[in-house]
Amino acid sequence: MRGENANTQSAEAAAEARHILVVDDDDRLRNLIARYLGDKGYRVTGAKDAANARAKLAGMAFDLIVVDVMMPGESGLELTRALRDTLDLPILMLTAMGEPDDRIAGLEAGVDDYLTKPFEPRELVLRIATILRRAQPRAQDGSQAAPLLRFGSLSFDRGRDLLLNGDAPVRLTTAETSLLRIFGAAPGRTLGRDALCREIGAEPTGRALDVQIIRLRRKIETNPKEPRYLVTVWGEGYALRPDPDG
Amino acid sequence: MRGENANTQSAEAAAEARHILVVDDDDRLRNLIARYLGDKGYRVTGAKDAANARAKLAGMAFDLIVVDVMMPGESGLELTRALRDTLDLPILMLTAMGEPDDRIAGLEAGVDDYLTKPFEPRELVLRIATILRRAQPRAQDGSQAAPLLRFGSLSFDRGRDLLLNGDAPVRLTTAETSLLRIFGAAPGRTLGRDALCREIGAEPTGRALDVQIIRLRRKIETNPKEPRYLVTVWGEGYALRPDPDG
DNA sequence: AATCTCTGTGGCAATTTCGCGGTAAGTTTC
DNA sequence: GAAACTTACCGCGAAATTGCCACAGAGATT
Repeated sequence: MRGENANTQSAEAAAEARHILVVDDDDRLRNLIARYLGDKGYRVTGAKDAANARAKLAGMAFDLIVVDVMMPGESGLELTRALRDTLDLPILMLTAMGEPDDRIAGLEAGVDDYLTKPFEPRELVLRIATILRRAQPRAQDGSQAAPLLRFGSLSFDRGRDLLLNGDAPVRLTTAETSLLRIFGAAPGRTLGRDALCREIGAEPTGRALDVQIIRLRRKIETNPKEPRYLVTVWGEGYALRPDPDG
Repeated sequence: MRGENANTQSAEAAAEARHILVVDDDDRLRNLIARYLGDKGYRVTGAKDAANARAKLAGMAFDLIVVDVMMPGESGLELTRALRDTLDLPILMLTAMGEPDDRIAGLEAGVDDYLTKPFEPRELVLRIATILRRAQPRAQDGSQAAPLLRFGSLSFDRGRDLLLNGDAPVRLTTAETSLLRIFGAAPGRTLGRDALCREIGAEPTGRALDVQIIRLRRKIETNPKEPRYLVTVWGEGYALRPDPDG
């Protein structure tokens, strides 16, 4: 995980820097985000309203847009809808806490992810990295299987690497995300201890994997003592068995 | 464990050698792998791209395929997906370090295992041995009967080594799985004590086999005291007789 | 510098698997 | 019938595997 983390960051830092447009009317927040993303090796441009954003978009190329929903004048939501039809850029939406309507509307408008204010800067960076990684082969459209794996009241959105409780995201660490990603790639299949350890960069001899499994169980299982979804196959490894119906 | 291991090795050394197709555009690596596997008693054929691999596959029979994901032209991933639909061969994928996406995609495409470059030749041999052991009953081509053996309300899915009660899997230990696998390979046939003991890595003199048979009976027989399916052939060994109809 | 989060490690308990000894029960042979 | 085999199967303990807590160290953030 250490390796993977470093890898991701270096990948972003290397090559030509990704260009991100931050649209928010709050100067403080916008500058904070800009500086933080700048430190992480991104190239950042700010816009303080929808009109300004359109101007910037017309003038230069971006790899991703971060939009705040609450803005005077044209709201972030409207901007998002408009952009969806014309451009094909990943969009990350910032919503206020306790406004689930915004989130749902945002998802309907086609945003790639959303973040609830207040959020931690690191969280923002992680989401951006995920979106950029996932958005690369964005050319081909959908028509593939349902990307949602359900576990009782929770669900995991592979493709965005998000664990959702209803429509609120649950915090996942990088190691946990890695595990859910492989398990999600082959639902129901038993993955060997070796493969899993390799994935999180741990020694197969140690107890690192056990610990991660337990920590993951505490997040997705109703009763972690009797796992229903992330089950252990004795002597073989572990398997992720989502709810049958989906 | 060690019994199983010894078993595997002897199986590979003896019998007719397994045929492996190695698909990699890197001549050095391909030849290295070929030579190493050759030393271990495998029969190896190389292909330097996807097209070449298809030609080889059309011309002769293989037991396993090793593919590199990174290849000019048709990628290993595409080749894998295509093969999954037409052939039913175990596939081991070689991925570059720090490309978890490749591994995920590989698992989605249905590869049996993957290995991250750079790897140690020993690792490769171990994984190949594991896959071949696990995938044995799958190698033969189609037109075989239903892979399900029925015992009353239970059934055993050879090919996946799963004992099913309706559609819920019944837990099997490794020794029990080994036994069901051999019995399932030759339904109705009487297997000698020696052969069975060899399979589970036990001394033919001890009582290990008896105990395993009993434990298995408790799982598949309606009345373990009067075995109907896993019967003992006195002085000869044991035989598995599934329900006549299937 | 102080704090927080994430992670692996070491250790110990709990669980599971497995083989052996011993004994009962059944079968064949004489 | 009785001896000689062969199989059924209960407990027990050893070994392997997994569950999980407490702790320390590394990085990131403030």
